[in-house]
Amino acid sequence: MSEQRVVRPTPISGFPEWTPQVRAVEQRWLDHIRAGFESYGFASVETPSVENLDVLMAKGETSQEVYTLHRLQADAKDDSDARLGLHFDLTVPFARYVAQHFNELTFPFKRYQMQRVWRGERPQEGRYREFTQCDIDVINVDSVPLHFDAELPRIVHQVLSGLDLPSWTLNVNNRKVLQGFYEGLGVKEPLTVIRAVDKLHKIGDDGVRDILLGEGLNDEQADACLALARVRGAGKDVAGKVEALGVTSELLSEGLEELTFVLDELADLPEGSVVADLSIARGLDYYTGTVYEASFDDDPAYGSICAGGRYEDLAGQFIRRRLPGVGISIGLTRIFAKLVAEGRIQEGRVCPTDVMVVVPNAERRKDALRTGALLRERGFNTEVFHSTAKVGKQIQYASKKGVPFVWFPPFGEDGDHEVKDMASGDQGPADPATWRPATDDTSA
RNA sequence: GUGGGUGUAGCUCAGCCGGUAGAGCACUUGGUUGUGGUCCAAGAAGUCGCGGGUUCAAGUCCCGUCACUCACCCCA
Repeated sequence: MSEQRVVRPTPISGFPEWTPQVRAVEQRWLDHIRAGFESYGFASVETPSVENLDVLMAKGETSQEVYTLHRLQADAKDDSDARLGLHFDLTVPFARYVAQHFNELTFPFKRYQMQRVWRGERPQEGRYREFTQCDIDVINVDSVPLHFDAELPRIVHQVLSGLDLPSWTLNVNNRKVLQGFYEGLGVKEPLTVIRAVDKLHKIGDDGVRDILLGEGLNDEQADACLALARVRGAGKDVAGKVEALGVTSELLSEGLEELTFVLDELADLPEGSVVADLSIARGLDYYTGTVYEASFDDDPAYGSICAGGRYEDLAGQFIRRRLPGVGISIGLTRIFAKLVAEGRIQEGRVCPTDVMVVVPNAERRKDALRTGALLRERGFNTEVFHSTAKVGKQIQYASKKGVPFVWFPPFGEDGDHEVKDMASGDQGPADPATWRPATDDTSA
């Protein structure tokens, strides 16, 4: 061995990775979410990790920190890859995808997409530079039935309810309500108000009021904006509460109608799981109607674990058709990482092996391999020990890897096969052609 | 991008007012001949993030730098 310099492995900030036993759980989650999406008829789509930069930047001065791609060996003049950036969400690539495959798709197109995305922000708890989003979107030509605005929260509710999470709430709002209300109030720059109000839960009433007054609103207007932002509830009373504030506009009534419809449709969900919260605004994004944002009840500052909304025309940059949509995204990594950090994940198996076959000695190695093949054929995840180490070593390996059964082929020419239940320590003769575990619970 | 904290074995950390490194866990081997998780014994493992400075002497002080981390910003 020469004294080769070792590259010290260090964690890369914002790029989480898990041990096999934790990853096993994450994979179960992914399977669960996928099944939930498919149960509503959404089809899977996967897009490349990269998009052309002008696609990523297409909609409104995206402030997202985009990672760009370049070859290490590229010389200064070679900019063939310079236009590629890693996607920072799945909605924008999806819009491009729909425009590009317009003729091949059936509308309304309902797709789900579960992929990693990248953002070059400064990482911190719950905020990563590489993370997995689980998106569902519906895109249609010209208009999307409001029905979907209610179906998406239902799907999310069903999916997340199956994951044993700390309690969370999906807040719903409608940008038309905000926009219409502010217009009715005579506010000149509704967007700045929306941005300010979005911070309500963080900086409080006084903080928001200061910003609003600084933006030129008068006391009455600021009070009204705050009063609107404080409206919460489920069902029809929400519209009543807003109307009681005495502001009217066409857009406002339209928004209230939509919001009420969505809440009505979801009235059968457990109380408190989907709630209207008129302070939810979703920053400056492309959303134009319904907006969603979910967070943990006991730790709202952790950030949104699920978000989305309705957009009028995201694909309009790419095709001369009007393609509105509505979508929602589950922040899988953010949710999962929190549970991992808090030790709330019940770790899965270290490896998927059900049975490990012992190699009794060099002469019997072929027999061990044959036994392993037979068990594998019969549907058991089977590995044959990789060398002819002492039997104690072999069992220890199985023990450390959490393999539930260790198989002993005969040590001599004849003799019985034996199998050992690692949990109980019981060991006895068994036939590889017919053996079954006593309790069929190898998946734990 | 702005501001604070931290950086010593694989992991978690100790190392007092400067005198050339330690613990626990993990790891390896052994406690004999075909059997794990316990126990016992022994062992291996550290450019003290990196570079420079002060000093007879620096993990320990100073400067720089990088990384990690927290907050702001923003968001899943």
